[in-house]
Amino acid sequence: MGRLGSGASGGGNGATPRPRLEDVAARVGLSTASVSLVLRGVPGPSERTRQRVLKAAAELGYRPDRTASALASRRSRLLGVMVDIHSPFHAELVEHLHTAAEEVGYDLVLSTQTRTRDENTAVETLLAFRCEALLLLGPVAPASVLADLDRRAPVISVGRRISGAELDVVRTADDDGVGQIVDHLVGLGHRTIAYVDGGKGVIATDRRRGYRSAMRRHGLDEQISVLHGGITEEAGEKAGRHFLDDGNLPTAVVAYNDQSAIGLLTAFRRAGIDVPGTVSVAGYDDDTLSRLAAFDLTTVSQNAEEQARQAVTAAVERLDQGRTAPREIVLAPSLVVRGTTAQPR
Amino acid sequence: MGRLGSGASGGGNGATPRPRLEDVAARVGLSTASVSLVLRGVPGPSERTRQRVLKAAAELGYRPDRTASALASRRSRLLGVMVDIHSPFHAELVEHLHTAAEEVGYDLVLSTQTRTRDENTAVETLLAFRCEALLLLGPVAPASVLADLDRRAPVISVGRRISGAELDVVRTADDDGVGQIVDHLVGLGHRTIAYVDGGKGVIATDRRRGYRSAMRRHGLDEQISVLHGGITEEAGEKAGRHFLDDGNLPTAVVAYNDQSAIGLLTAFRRAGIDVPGTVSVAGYDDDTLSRLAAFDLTTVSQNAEEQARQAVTAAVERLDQGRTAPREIVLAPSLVVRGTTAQPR
DNA sequence: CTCCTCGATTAAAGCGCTTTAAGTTCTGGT
DNA sequence: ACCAGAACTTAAAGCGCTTTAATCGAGGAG
Repeated sequence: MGRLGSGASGGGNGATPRPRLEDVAARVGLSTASVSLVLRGVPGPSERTRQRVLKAAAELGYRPDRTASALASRRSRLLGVMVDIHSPFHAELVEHLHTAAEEVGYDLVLSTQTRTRDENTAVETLLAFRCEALLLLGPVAPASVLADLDRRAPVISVGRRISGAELDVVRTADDDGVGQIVDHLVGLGHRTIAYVDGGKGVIATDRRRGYRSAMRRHGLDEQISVLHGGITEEAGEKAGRHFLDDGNLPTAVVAYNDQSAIGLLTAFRRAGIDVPGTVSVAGYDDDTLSRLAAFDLTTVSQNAEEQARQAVTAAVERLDQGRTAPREIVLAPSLVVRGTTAQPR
Repeated sequence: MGRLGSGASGGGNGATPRPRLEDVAARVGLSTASVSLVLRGVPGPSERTRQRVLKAAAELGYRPDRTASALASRRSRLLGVMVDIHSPFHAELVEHLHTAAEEVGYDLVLSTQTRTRDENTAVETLLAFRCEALLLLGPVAPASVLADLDRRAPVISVGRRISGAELDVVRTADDDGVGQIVDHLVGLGHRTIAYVDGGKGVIATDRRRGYRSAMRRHGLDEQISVLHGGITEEAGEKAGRHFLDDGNLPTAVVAYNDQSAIGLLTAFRRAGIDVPGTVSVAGYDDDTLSRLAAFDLTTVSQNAEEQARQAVTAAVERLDQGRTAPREIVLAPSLVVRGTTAQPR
């Protein structure tokens, strides 16, 4: 019956315990079962009952307790999202994931992966919350680990290709994206187009391949030039200095990502080289950085909104529609032309 | 007794239901009570029991169900954090909040506030998860709303001063921070130091005040000059153009935040004005942006780590140590001198 | 009138855990 | 041998909700 006074709950002062289903049931003289039905919008209760319950709930300021209902229904209606909280692109994805999830009646639990918190803990946290599916943004764990995980809960890898995918993948076609940049540059009249690499990850491999095949497609096999680089601004800067030391600057440079491209820009500007007058520069990701007026970088957008939407859809298909076969959804990235690319010379 | 086959849980294929406390209890021939005791590290069980339980739990891959234990113990041990997922500074705070919370046995639930998701929904989400306290990073809601909220669960406002604070506040002294910048510039020999304002928020007011009083402190009352500005790069750029049109450039400009400062830099560089040769520029926040080699901006750091630690401590004091009187913790920000400030001329 | 049907409502059995009061068993002292 | 008390262990009652099977009336048909 009655409940104890306070407890750890409540704020500054004499906290009133939060109202329970039972309290609103008592207020309208119905059973908790009926109230539950009404509050969840399940058909059954009469219109009159419905109105009275809604009124009472509002008056009491009743808020359902997610933990209790998750326990009882064996459904948490929670999607776990692992994000790198420092990534602007992930931030954008999360924003769209929120709205997409809401539309299908799910809520998000975010678990961040940082320098001090690895993917594994992040994922275990999500599972402890009983998330029904895991949306991993740019996971780095080996495919086999992800496959194991998928046995515990459906896993959707967002933004990273998984080779012999045993699980769902939503990503953009990185090779195509770089191809679009090359096309754009060739269209402007460039022929000596160099590429600053991004290392040995799956994504880096795809982008490099995209560069190579696009060059070949344009009959520029001879001009293919891949420089060692990395994913950071420093890496780009270093690559930029390398070009300068070498003396023979290409007319255009494509970088693995925006950060690297910005490093390039910095190096070039510092050396008094005009961009895009003397050399055109392009990045990848359409990072918030690239939009800054100081950079105004030509880049490729990964279309966060569509990826988010597809990821949620994939999760729902597995959760509510019984899909079991893995699916790979590859979206087309889109070129964003800004001020760092122009006709050569 | 036995449980049903699958359900919505489980990944790709024939999902095994996750083991429960009862399963590990059965495996070692003990009661769930004992197992619970062991797993939570509560003193009581014998060493032998302890070992056997731990072994069995490991073998079964048992993971406690947070929702169930929260329900039973009436304690979720969850701190709700409202963040603006697009803010690099919040990202840093979250990173440190994670480690600080972990040390005291709490876990974090993040709820993001975005263009499409307001503070209110973010907070309601946190409450629905039964978070025991709310850490609001830079809340914008009026003080009265926050005070009401504090009645539902202890609220800690991080980074924003609340006037007649009825609730806990952890922040840095913004006026002092700007004061440090002015001191630094005056120390370099500057006298005409202008300030580009950040609008009408509480923080903007504090920083502007910090500028004014620091100038007075140095006997530079006559030189005080506050330009209309804003919190974005564009606002800074606009302010920069304003200086240029006016013709009489100060030898140093202090901006409300890094974004605005970067706008200034862009405007100046575009006009061929050397920074810091002709004019020194300083920002505020020690944003990731300011660290880019392309900007290398002198700024003020808000010391995310210490703020995070204090915020968690404040929450724990209210939750576990019964503190009820509000507390305001004001930390000193620290100057970060980089390459955009130098001696005048 | 009685028997059914059908819509509205509810009693009751959990969900997976915590917690407290109540046992047990096992000392060691006398 | 007996008993107090320490040291463990556990039965059982929930936590706040969902869900299923059952109950209860009110008509309508026969």
